[in-house]
Amino acid sequence: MTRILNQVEMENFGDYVRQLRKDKEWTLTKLAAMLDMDSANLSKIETGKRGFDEKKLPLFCEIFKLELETMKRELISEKFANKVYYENVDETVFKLAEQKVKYLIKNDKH
Amino acid sequence: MTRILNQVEMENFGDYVRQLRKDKEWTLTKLAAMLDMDSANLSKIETGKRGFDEKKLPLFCEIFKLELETMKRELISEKFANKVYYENVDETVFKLAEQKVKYLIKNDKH
DNA sequence: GCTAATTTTGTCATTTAATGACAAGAATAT
DNA sequence: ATATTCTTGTCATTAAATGACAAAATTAGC
Repeated sequence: MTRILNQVEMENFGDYVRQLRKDKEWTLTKLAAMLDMDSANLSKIETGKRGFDEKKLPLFCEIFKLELETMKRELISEKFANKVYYENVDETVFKLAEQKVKYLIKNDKH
Repeated sequence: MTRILNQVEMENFGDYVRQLRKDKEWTLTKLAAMLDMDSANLSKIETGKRGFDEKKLPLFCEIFKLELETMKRELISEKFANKVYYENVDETVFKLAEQKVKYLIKNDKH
């Protein structure tokens, strides 16, 4: 069963990594080696005890033939969500952030 | 001229701090002392060369009689915006993050 | 213009957070 | 029950954020 990767609908990044890995029937050790990392740490990533290092995303996407932009978005949005959730910030923070990005773009390259 | 602080409409946090400080006619040195920090570093904050340390936000809000929640939102949204802007992430990242927060809340305390 | 006060910039030390690495225990599979 | 795979705990290492200080640049008052 292949996944349609552009409409990623996932609980969290760790679960997603695990699913991709299982689909290929790879062990943690194997995937960890491909990603040049410790299998123990990859385990922590899949179980949500650590975040996935953004620097390894290009390699990760290459391995699983995923769009880097999409995955970057997934990863970053997850970090944002965790921050907002665990620090009890109002969700309007995202509307604000959107405005601020627009402001940054408008005042670009001056 | 007093500012209505609940409808904070600001370019960026640094400019806002500077405005508040100028309104009180305080020097960098004075405000920095109140915030228990170096005036040189406060200068960098006001000119956008550094971020404001979130840990100092409660004290900051007390000094200027601001709502902590509002300011926290401002500060965090700015960090999000910078990340998205400087790493060229699509702005849909905020929609995604919102969904993920909802997911986290839904699966709360289990 | 001169002087003092204020602000900015540069640099390096210190602290803090993220990640790496390894060992040992727990769970799973054969 | 043995080997394999996965998880957990811990500590080392790395990288990022912040603190601290000196000196240059700017501004304000005279």
